[in-house]
Parts: sequence; C-alpha cells; structure tokens
Amino acid sequence: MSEDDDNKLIAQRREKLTALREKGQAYPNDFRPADIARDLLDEHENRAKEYFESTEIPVSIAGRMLGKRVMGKASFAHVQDGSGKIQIFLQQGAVGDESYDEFKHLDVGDIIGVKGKLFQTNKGELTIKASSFRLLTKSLRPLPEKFHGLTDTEQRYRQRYVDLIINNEAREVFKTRVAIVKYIREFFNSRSYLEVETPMMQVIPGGATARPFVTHHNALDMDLFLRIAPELYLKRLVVGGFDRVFEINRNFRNEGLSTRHNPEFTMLEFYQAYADYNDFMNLTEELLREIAENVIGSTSIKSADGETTYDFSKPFARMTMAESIAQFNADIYADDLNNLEALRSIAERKGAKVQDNWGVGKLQTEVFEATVEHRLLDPTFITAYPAEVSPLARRNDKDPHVTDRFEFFVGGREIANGFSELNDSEDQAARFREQVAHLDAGDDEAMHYDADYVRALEFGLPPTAGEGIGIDRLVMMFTGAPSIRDVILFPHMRPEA
RNA sequence: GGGAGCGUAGCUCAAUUGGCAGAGCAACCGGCUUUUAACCGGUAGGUUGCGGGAUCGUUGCCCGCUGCUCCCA
Repeated sequence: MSEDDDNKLIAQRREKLTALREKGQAYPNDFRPADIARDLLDEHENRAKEYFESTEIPVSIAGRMLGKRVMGKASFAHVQDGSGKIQIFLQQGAVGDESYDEFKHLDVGDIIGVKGKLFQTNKGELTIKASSFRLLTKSLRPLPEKFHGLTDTEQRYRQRYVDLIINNEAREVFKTRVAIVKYIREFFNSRSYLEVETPMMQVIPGGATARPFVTHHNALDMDLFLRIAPELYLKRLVVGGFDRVFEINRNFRNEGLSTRHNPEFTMLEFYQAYADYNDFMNLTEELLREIAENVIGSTSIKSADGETTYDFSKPFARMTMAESIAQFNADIYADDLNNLEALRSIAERKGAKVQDNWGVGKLQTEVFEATVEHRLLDPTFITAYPAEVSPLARRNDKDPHVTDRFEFFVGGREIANGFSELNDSEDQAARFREQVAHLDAGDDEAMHYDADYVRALEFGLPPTAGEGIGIDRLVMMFTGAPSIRDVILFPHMRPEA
C-alpha cells in the first residue's frame, strides 16, 4: 500500500490531533485503569438496579470507544478493552461543559480512559456513569460500519487489527485457539511429558514428505532448510533418555495455498517410550474428547457449513485402510487391493493418481484418499497404513507390508498422524535408501538419507509411539472455521498492489 | 498450474440495453439528559483495482495485468 492514502476523514482527524498537540502531550501514558470490563460485568451485571443507588462502586477503565450516541446533554458509548466491553454514560452536568464538548468531538475508535461509578440503565444494562474521561490515543482512521462490521475477507486477513477491533467472532476464534493450545500443554505436562524446542533450521529437512523452504547461512556459506517437521529431532531426544517429549511449534512447507494450507503452520508432536500406536489412539481420543468437553463445552461439534455435527461423545471408530476402502466401495474386492495390476485399474477407474513406479501400498493409499477420506465425518481412526508410504513407522508384526500407524479424521479431514516408531536402525537405513531412490527419480518430496538419525537409532531408540496433530486444522474443526486463514492471526497473503 | 466469480465513497451495498455514479452507516454543522443499528434536519464525500483498446459516449463491451474468493491439480 502507499504511504499517502489519506482521505478527507483522516485529514479531519489529523486536524484534531494537531489541536491536541498544541494543548500539550497528545499521547499521554499515565492513565492506569483499575478495572476491566469482563470483571465488572461478571461481578455486578446481575445486581438489582436499586443496589447501585445505595452502594457507590467507583471504577476506572480504559479502552477503545465504540458506538458513540450523543443525545444533547447526555451521551452513551461503549468502551472495549482486552476482556470485553462495557457501556459508559456521560452527562454534561457531571463532567463539566468543556469536557463534555470535548467528548462530543471524539471519534469512534479513539482510545479513552474513564473514571466513574457503576449504575444500571432503565434498559437494565450495567453502565459506568462517568465523572471524568481522558483521550489517551487519537485514532486517525475510521473504523468499518458498526452494523455489518468488516466482511471483506481480504481486508480482514490483511488488516487483522481491524478485524479484531470490530468482529467479535474473530476475537472469539483466536481466544478459543489459545485455550485449546493451553489445554493441550497442560494435558501433556500433567502426564510428565517435557516440552522441548528443536531446530527450525535444519541441514537435512526430515520427518515428513514435503518440499522445504531453503535459506542460506552466510558465515558457514551453506544452505539450510526450514523444517517440515520436528520428528527426527524429537526421537533423538527419546534416544537421549527423555522418555516423554512434546513440542508445539511452527513447520514450513513450500506448497500451494488453500483453505487448508498455509506455508507456515503449527504442529503438535509428542513421543512416549514404551508405548505403541494403540496407546496413542486411546490418548488422542481422551485428549480430543476433553478439549470438546472442557474448552468448547460440548461433545457435538458443528461443521463449518453448520449442517452437520460430529459426535465426540461415543468411542471413535477404528478400521484399517483396507477395511475402509471395502466399506465405501462396494465394487472393490478385498483381494484386488493386493494385486498390483487389478489395483492399478481400480485406481484409474476411481480417478486416483497412478504412476508406473508406484507399488501396491502407494496405490492403495491413493484409492483411499480418492474414495474414503472425505467421507470420514464422525471421529475415525484409520490404521494399517502401507509401509511404502510410511518410511518412519514400525512394521506390523503379522503383516510386514503395513505399519503400526493410524491417521485420525473428522469431517473428512486429516487431523492427526501417529505410529509406533521404527526403531530398527537397519530397516530405517533401508527405508531411507528407498526414499533417496525416489528423490533421485525426481520426486522432490521424498526424504533424504539422514545418517546422524540412523546413528542415533543405532545407539538404541526404545520402543516408542509418536504422533503429530495439526493445530490449525484442529482449531478449524473445533471452531467451525471454513478456512485456515480464519484461525491464523496473520495468514500468508500476496503483497498488496 | 487450470477453471469460474468478484474488485464502485472510510465501511456495507445499489446503478435498467452502453446515456448526469446513488443509498444507509461513519464524518461535518444544528437539535435532543437513560440510548444501544438511538432519533430528526442540513452539508460534504468518487482516478468505479491498474493499464491499453473499441465507441459520439463506458462502472458496464474487448485485451493484458493485479489482488481476493471458490472449485480442480
């Protein structure tokens, strides 16, 4: 945007600011509110009107003035602070002629401090009857209209500060996000997990299959990659003896933008020694049900379009990938899922991607993603992912072609991915070599060979379960947000103009 | 990367077949001492996203660019 986009409205307010400067300090910082709106409302909202006539409750508050209503010699407005908003009432006789005249010339959006006492209006609203007020910060830019608010999605994302000032729902979504993250942190802390931080800049981008961002370290004159996952570092910590660790932090993936993809997003990953993927399905179920009950306040979660609800109260469904394909595709025979030729024609028929060098496991996964994933509405665990698409997961004892892995779905979207960790260093080395072959064949999402990680495994990773949960998608699900941009404060946008 | 739609006053939106670009809110002036989308009267506010083209004439038609939204890969 240009530096000079002033219009007449802004020019008028600049004139008011100039007048303020001439009178003294235009940006004072010596007002200290003793109260916040939410506490005043919680404590006094339900009192009888008469209570305030016999009991004087002196209060002071500071915040942004919204909804100014001047009616001759008396005025109402609301003051919004970080906790909420409360109404103020000014009478010319109470604040004085000069001060009242100043109030009449305040603009909606100005930040003020108010002192007074509580009372209840005839309409029953708890209100501060002002004895005095002060302009603390002049607002130069007009806010969006009070009734419709700011609806333009582009401006809501680019100027999130305006969105937060004016749209209560936006504020609530982000407060819910904070509450969910806080709940998760306490959930793991109370189970003796250590919260750790691992590198954002990695020499070898590992732990997931995705294209990384590249950056450059000048002093070392070498390229570094922004991490696509913390997984391999967290498991190194389990090798080091931290039996239970978790990290909530940013990942970066160099992919397209969509309603479900932001180039940087927040991931929860957690690892526990002497546990397996079944233990983690149980733990996940416990965590999500508790978030629904304690943060959202309901185990039936509304979909983004409001037309469906997802039930978190009953046990989450669990089935293998092969079972789920059979369940949603009456025309696919179970035996064909293990026959490369048959599977290839099924995949083509179902509109899934097919490449010549793909094996049974990859093709099964493509068919699953094309025909099953979007239909998994109520909370569902899908297990037994093919080893071919799970290079870091432990093979199943009975069927080495699949792994002890699950993904978790709600509303047709993947929320979590967990598995018993592959702690056989020789198998891991072989799987890395397989990935490198894909990499050499031109698959720029395939994994690199991480020799230090294999070395760590050679020291001995105890039997361990691990899992990642995408926090942004989790918050979308719990808040019914249609786009990931609604749950990220400052989502990535192309530059303006 | 491909397709469709959108971009008009600070905000929310109009503008008939291509014929003077308008309303509500916000702002400014005036009135009003319990309003809450306050109310009443008046005033002012525009490079119609950017650039080109066709036309006597464009917000509207054509081309290019740009940002956003949705769908697809």
